Amino acid sequence: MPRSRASLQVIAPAPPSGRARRTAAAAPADPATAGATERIVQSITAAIVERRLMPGTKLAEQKIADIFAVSRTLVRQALNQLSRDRLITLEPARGAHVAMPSVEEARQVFEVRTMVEAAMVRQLCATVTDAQIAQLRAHLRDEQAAVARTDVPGRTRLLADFHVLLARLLGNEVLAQLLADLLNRSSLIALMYQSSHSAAHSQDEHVRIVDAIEQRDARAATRLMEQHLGSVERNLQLDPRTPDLAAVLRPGP
Amino acid sequence: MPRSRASLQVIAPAPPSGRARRTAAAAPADPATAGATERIVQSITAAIVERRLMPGTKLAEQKIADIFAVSRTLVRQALNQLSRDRLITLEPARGAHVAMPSVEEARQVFEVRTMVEAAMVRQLCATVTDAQIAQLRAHLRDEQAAVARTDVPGRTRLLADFHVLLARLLGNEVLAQLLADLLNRSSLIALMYQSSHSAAHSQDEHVRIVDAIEQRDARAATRLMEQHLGSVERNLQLDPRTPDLAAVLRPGP
DNA sequence: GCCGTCAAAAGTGTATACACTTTGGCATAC
DNA sequence: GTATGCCAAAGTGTATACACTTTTGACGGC
Repeated sequence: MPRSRASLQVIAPAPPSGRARRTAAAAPADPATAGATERIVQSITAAIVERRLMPGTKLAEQKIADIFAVSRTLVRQALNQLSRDRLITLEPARGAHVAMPSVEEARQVFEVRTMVEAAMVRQLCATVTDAQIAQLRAHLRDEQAAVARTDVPGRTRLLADFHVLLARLLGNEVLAQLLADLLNRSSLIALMYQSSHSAAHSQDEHVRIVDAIEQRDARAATRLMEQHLGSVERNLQLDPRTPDLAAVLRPGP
Repeated sequence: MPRSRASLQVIAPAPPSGRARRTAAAAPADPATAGATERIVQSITAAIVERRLMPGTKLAEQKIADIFAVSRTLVRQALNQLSRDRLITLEPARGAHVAMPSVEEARQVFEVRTMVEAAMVRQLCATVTDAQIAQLRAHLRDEQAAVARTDVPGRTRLLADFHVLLARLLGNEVLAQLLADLLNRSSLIALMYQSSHSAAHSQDEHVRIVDAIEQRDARAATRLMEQHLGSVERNLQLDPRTPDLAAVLRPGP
């Protein structure tokens, strides 16, 4: 399968990593960032979210191990984590594949996001400070800039980060992590079902949400968030005919 | 699709994968239950939730491996999963310990639960069927029975399952999983901060919530759920003096 | 020519080996 | 008597070995 092999090479082994890695040891304390496993998780996550790895692509352990110059042990750890995030699926003796979330799962993820994020902005209206508003405005400017220069990976990340930022402004790390997971899954879903929702449109909706929050208008903010998520979901190609099509032509020779 | 372990045995242990095989091989398919890793996760989860393993207890890999008659490899996989559920903490070269959630984390978990579960019952009021009400009533009877006969592990499990059942009645597996995770963490928190909330009180509040749902009174149901969670949280010993105390006298030699 | 059967190749699942870190105790210096 | 340093024991981190399963491709029967 030349396809999957080629795709895998797209994964950047993270940092240049020229560093001679220390002999296998108890404490990784790797170079810049962190543990080796984490590096692999991040690289594959980024590759999936940035659509360099398409849904259904096989992820063979040894190939990944070669790319990152580690043993299968660490790769397996990374794949297990990714599996828990629902970004890949692990079948008993058949290996790991980039996940192909079903239409039903997509619906459920958006339903949960709507419940959580509506409650989140409602609460935020009650607690937000002017400094936090400024933070949000700064983020909106970054989004705007990324959209303007059609920086696709950048804008994708920033548009997702907006939602995590809202959670973080509540000072709730548990909420922030939960939302980060849901947003990763949402990215995969958007990619899988070819979202037709324009980034500019999303960005505009973000601005309006912040406007409502700034005025501490909880009702408006909640409604706008619900509309935003509904709008994103409706622009997915979830119609009963498409998804199976996508699934069918997956390993296409 | 095993998003993984089932919190408090609430969730069905994923795919049974009936194939019977014996020798340690590519496909685990252990005897009764399921994969070996899963069995370890379940056992440790149960031990923590049933207070047989106190917060802070060290979990040495080799000892666990001996107990389950497997290699450290599988134990490490299990510990990694438990770590992601926040039931244990993994320190770089110092091993695994039963988690000791901070007061701040406890507060955040309950805040998230309140947001999610309030939205959940609100929505449920709009979609619930009579058959589902009957399911809820049946569950309440089980709770009542467990409370009556002071079956502590049983009632703990059932009182948590109530919340997951609500999620499941919305037909949303993503929500159910998410809630199951939060409930596991809540169990550990309750244990850590010696909840004084009586099971009978919780059970009574569950009944009232179902009453409100039966009447499709979304406003009342939401309020009751918020009060229920607030009541549980307030009955934790979260006052600024206690937690450090608990932390200090932990492994007392 | 198509399909079933089988053997080799590829790949996963678990165990074990080994390097390194941490830890606790004991001896030595002050 | 206390503090410091060192060594051994215990434990974690990663790599590798090996058993088994799935897959693939080819051969022969129909």
